[in-house]
Amino acid sequence: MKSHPGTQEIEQKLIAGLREKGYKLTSQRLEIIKLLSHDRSHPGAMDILEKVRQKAPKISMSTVYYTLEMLKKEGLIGELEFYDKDNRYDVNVSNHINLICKECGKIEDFTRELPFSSEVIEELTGFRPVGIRFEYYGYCKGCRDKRKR
Amino acid sequence: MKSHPGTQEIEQKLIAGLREKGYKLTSQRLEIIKLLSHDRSHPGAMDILEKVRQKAPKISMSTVYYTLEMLKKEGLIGELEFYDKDNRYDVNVSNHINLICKECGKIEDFTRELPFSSEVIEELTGFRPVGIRFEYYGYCKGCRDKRKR
DNA sequence: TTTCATATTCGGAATGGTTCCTAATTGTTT
DNA sequence: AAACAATTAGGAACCATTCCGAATATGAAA
Repeated sequence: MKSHPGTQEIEQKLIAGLREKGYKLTSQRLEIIKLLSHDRSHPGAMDILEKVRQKAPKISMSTVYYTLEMLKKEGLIGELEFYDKDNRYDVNVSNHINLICKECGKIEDFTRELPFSSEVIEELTGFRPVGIRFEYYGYCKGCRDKRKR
Repeated sequence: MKSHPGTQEIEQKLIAGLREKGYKLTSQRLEIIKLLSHDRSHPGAMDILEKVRQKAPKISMSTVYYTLEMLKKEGLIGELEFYDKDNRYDVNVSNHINLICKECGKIEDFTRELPFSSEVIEELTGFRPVGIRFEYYGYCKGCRDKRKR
């Protein structure tokens, strides 16, 4: 597992954000937050359930979804939605581009200045953006290397 | 319904592309192609079914999906996939940005030069893109005007 | 500490767009 | 006209997510 900078900070940010809004910090929520802060592979709900069960064996899928929904609603995590595979969750809530491998499903962040600001879009089209979704679909280095062998 | 340029050309392109690959041009397929060429609102499968049934009353949902899958596979149409609403289809297969209204569901095309070419992405990350999905979510002019009233 | 109100959790049923399956039909070739 | 393959129709199956009702745990107040 690649280690990311600021794992600890993100964990604290999520906990603080949750308390700030008056939510209770239950053991289930704490484990989910710890996992999300630490595991930056954009896990799905089932991934999260399985990994959190190693710490909290009795947690249910309903709770995972309920908690993710809450964190999402409060803007503390982002959700990437797919119709043909399970949704994926990410503590990186900044506007960024996702690189999605069509072979292994891995999602990498590609953080760069984005081309068209909301203001520019609205000026040109009359459409007022409030959120974005920028993705490249393709093949990650790992999968391409495997194929070459 | 806004009229788009090249409706006729697109219709011919789809028909030709289909024949080229050895597919049969059945009455069902012709009606679906005519609808997609003419109706550039990014209709979903159910929209297409209902509208095409005005011309071909006995067409089934299976046929609609089968035909869309074929056109998609041959690169003649694009598909926008959503987990929480029905997928949408588009004869505009160029790389472009979609502006998606969160209120009425309307999808507008915003065709501009995109920021990062596949080559640049690969150079910077090792990830090789083969497709993109760029979307802004927000509120279209129509819906914002309605609200103001 | 005990009580209380309610937020949270849990298990399972329901949902719904899409996919899958099978049989009937159509079109094409010999 | 017969044989073959592609296409179509209808409906069942799929499955991640949402929804529901009942049980439980939490933090605040007494």
